[in-house]
Amino acid sequence: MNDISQLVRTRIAPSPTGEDIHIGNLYTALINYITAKKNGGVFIVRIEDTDRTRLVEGAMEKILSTLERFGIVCDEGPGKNGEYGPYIQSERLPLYKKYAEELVVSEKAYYCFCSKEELEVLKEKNLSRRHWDVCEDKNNKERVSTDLYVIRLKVPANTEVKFHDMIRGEIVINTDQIDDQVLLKSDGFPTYHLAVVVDDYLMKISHVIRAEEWISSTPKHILLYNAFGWDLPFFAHVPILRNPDKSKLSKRKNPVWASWYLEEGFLPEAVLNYLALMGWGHPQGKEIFTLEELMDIFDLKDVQTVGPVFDIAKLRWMNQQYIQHLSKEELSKRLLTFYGENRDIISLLEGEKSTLLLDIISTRLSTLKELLPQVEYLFAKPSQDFMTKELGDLSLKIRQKFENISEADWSKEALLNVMKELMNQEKNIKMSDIYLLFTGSSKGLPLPDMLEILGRETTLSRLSQ
RNA sequence: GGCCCUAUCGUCUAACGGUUAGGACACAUCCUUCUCAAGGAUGGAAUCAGAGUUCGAUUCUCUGUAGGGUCACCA
Repeated sequence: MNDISQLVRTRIAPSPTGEDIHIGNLYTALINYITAKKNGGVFIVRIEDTDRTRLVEGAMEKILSTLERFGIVCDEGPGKNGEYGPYIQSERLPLYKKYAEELVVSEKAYYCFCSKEELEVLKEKNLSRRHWDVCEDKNNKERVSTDLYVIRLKVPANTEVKFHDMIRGEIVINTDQIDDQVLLKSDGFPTYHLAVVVDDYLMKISHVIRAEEWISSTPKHILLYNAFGWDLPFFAHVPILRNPDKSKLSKRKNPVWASWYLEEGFLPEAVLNYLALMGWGHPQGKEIFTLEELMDIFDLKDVQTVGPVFDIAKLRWMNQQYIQHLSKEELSKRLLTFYGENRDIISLLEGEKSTLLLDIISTRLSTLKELLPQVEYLFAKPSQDFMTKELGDLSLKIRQKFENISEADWSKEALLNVMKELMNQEKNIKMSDIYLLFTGSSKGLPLPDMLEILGRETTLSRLSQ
């Protein structure tokens, strides 16, 4: 049952109803992507924009570009010219209508003219009865051309729908849990249930890999596959990412938009690596590995069934590890891209002291964004509101020492020696005070290195005469 | 509430039915050290509860409990 002999075709189906792609969706995308790629298959992105009321302008473009930024590039999708397009559901409307009507003809579905109010009344009066049994005026063909209607699936009563989940095994749900599902809405758009089944079938999706929240909907889809007489794809429901309080990951409690992580200075490969560790563990216990390695050893059946808590602290650690192991050239490139418009940072990274700078920051950044606050004092003298009398004296003493270092000898070694000398001479001078004097903080990047970068002239100009 | 899914350190996770229950993050201590990092060493920290099967249960079964998901003309 789990053997993959046919061509593997997987997809993700995001809805453009938010700012961007949800990090949980990115997680599902990753699993779909590697499952397709490791089997020489095809990965598809399909935009599910059938809810016209929640549609967000520009969201589709944002989702697509964010996916690309993470390197989750689809083989077929909007703008890709796949063989089974269009890949945007709102451009496939006639298809859904045709298939829904086909089901009406074969008596697997029916026209329903009930208004929202009528529906509520019916529900109260007939608690446990199917809509088919209580629907008034169903299938009245004359009203089809004049009145608003929906097409509903005729769900059989008290029937067990069984399916095999590649991660969870057998799952059985009784149809008494499901009322007659709307397939085609009164605005002519399909519901998710119809659209997903029709498209997955037409696009030859072999593996439906989606989040756990869809388990209870799967029987609806299976009923549809059966009604059409289509073969079932493989199903796999991956766990839902959770907030620290264990609820479904939500924007109230966590940053959820995938691009947020990029804008915060997380590396795409670090985020993907971290995501891979949600619900799955490397056989050798490795924490850090490439996407290629992941593809090699990943297997859907090893995915866990518990909903993991998304722990940004561990992501930060992982990102730090990735930054640390980047080559200096690559780190520089990433920073340049990240700080795009910031001239101070650009001149620093392209200046003659760039190697020195990269050396000292590479183990000290959890995110790219952390660079700026650490080097800001190079560009402008920090405000000295904190300056006390003691620091004023210190400033004078340091100046006297630094003046003895010539322009040619101005190096971190020389600077450090002088600072040590001063601390030996005057026991009440602490290193933290020297940091405070220059940086405005009692800690920071190695000061001798930073002062070498700052240069003799500027350094002296910042000290009391 | 019905139904479905799930249950190992605070968190992410390992452990053919037999391990002193392992690793990682975080935390603490120490080493290194110009501060802060990085790196190294050490430490505390878990099998939800109760029955059953078994020589033996984290692992299999049942019950309970807890958490999550889902019950829309939203996906």
